[in-house]
Parts: sequence; structure tokens; C-alpha cells
Amino acid sequence: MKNVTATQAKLLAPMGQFVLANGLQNASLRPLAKAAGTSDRMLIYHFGSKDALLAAIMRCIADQMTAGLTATFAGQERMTAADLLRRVWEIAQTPATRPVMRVWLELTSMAARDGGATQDIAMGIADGFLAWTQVHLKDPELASLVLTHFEGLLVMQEAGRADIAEQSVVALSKSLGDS
Amino acid sequence: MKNVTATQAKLLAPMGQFVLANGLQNASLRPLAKAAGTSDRMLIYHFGSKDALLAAIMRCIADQMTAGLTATFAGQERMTAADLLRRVWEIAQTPATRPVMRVWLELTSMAARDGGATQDIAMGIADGFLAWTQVHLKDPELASLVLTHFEGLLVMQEAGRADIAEQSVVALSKSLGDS
DNA sequence: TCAAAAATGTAGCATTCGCTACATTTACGA
DNA sequence: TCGTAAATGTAGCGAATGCTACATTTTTGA
Repeated sequence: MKNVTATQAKLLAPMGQFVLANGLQNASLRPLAKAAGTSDRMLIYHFGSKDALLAAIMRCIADQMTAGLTATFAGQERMTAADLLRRVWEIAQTPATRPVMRVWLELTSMAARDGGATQDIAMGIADGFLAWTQVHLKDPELASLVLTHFEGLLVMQEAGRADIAEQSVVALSKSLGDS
Repeated sequence: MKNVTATQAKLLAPMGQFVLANGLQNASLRPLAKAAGTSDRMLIYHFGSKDALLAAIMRCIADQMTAGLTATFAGQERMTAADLLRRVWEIAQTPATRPVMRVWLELTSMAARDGGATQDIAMGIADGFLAWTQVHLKDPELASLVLTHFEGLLVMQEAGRADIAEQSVVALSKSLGDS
């Protein structure tokens, strides 16, 4: 965790869990404080404002996720685009990962409206995703394609049409070949 | 507008505009009522509850959008997957259409959390999109691919990385050829 | 050791939320 | 015309929101 005091880090972990379980939407100060074993009073004291707090929580979640990704894909660079997409898509459906993807979608739709700091966070995470994808592809040129399509898979899944997502993975794999 | 009384329809139009401008997030009863020239009291009276009201608003917006889409693409069936994606993507960036896409993303991330009625609405809209896509494709098998990738484009755009989206359109077009 | 600073508890403020009770007005059918 | 039902206004309830004022405790450094 970067730019975060030890005290803040200790609070952020359980709050991150809370947000993953309940969404940014329901992340108001009092429930967050309860999850972290403190009070709304202290959250403002330590983070300054709710906006700053949410920003810190999101960065915390993002860090965990990229750390987890790099761990499970250690030494698996230079994969086929189709293979990488399918592997990442499988992981995204995991009970452990799906809440993270949900929050990520929630963040983007929030960033779309209020821009500014929220969008900066979203852009940072997107950049991290892209860089990570490039590292694991045989042809890094295809990173934006794989990443973008993956985001589409998330949307279709959360819209309740995981079947469409699945079909699209098959179709894309077919048209990509083994590049 | 289906299953909606004349009175409701007259209220829904300006409320739809309000939601497009301010998001579902900020769509609370009093502002909505003000936009529609009535009172929160009357909104509950006419629609029963806020949930029912939001459902009606979303269906209203979805109807407008599919009507607009079929209008601008009249007589343009059997397009290449790459062509259709590019055309739809251009339209999605239009100042008139982008708010609609934003609300659509907002809806999916909301549906992801509270499921039930919200997800039913999202599924209905997604089905409508898929059917519309199939009609306009030379190869309807590619509908799920085009639709899913389009959703990905939306996410990347709202995350502030429209450049990645653009690259992915180019890459996908290349790998799709003229099918 | 002791004063200054950091950390925490208690209580509340002002606002907004969805929703409702109650009263009143308007419109329509017999 | 008149009684009934639909429609609307007024006022407010109870809960939740982010945040703050004030007092108190705990820690720290000289």
C-alpha cells in the first residue's frame, strides 16, 4: 500500500472487504466504521473526507487485485490472446474475484458522472490492467483488444446474460486464431 | 410506451430526461418530481413506489433508444461485423447517445448488486440489443461478439481511456476481416 | 516529569431520503 | 344536481447522510 500510514492501512483492509461485499453504493461512513471497528468520527479524522476515504479504499482494492493477478499468472507470459482472455474470464467468474469486478464496474459508472478524482482512479486501474495484459501476451498489440473485450464480458455477465458473454469468447477465439 | 397510462407517460418523458442528465444515482423523488412539474407525493401516488418508478423510467429510456437505433439504421441490414461495430460505436459517442449509454452502465452495475427486478430490466434491454444486432449483421452468429465488445468499448470510454477502445476497434476489425 | 500533541468518545447539527396521514379540491357518472 | 371517487396540496415522520464542536484520554518528546 502506497502513500498510506500504518494506521490507515489497518483500517483499509476490513473496509475493502466491506465494499467488496456491499458495493460502493452502500459504503456510508457509519457502516464502514463499524466494519473497521472504529467510528465515523475517526474515519474523517484519519482520511479527511469521505471522498478521500473512498479513493483510498479503491486503491487498496486495486492493489490487492493486481497483486493477486500477477501471483496466479507468474511465469505465464507470452500467451495467445484467446488463451489469456479465457483464463482471465474464468478467474473473473470466481466467487473471490467477481465482487472485485463488480466494484470496478461500479467505479467506472461513477467516474462517468462525476469525473475528476474518481476518473483518475479509474484511469489508473485501467492502465494497470492494460500493462498487465501486455506483459502476458505473445503479441502485445492485442492487449487493448483483449482488455476491452474482457470489460464487455463483465457487463454482459452482470446484466444477467453470461451466455452471450460465453458465445462471444468462442467467436472471438475463432477469429483470433493462435496469434 | 407499453403498460403505461397516459398520465404516467406524460410524467415519464421529462423524468427520463432528468435521469439521462443526472444519472440514476441522483434520481431521488423530489428532484424527479420537480423535473416533471409535480410533487414527490404524486409520483408515489401514480407509480406506487420509487422502485416501480425507476423501473418505468428505465423502460421509457430503453424504448426511446431502440426506437432511435432502428430509425437511424433503417434498411441497413446485413452489415459486416466490423462496419456495424464502428457505426454503432460512433453513435455511442454522440452527445445525444452517450448519456443513454452511461445510464445503461449504471443500470448493469446496479443490477449486479440487487438482482431481482433491476436485473430483469437489464436483461430485457440486453436482449433487445442482441436481437437488434442480429438483424443488422450479415452473419448473425457474430452478434454476441459485436455486442459484447461494444459493451467493453463503453466501459473503457467511461473509465477515461477511449484511446484503448479505439485501438481495440481497429484490432478487432482487422482480425474479423469482412465477415 | 510534565506539557504539548495526537487520538478518541459523545453528542449533535443540518440536510435529504422514501413515504404517509390528513385535508381538500376536481371530475365524472347516475 | 349531487354523491362518490380520483387527484392534489400540506405537513411531517423516522431514519440515514456527511461532518463538526467540544471534551477527554492517551501518547510522546524534551
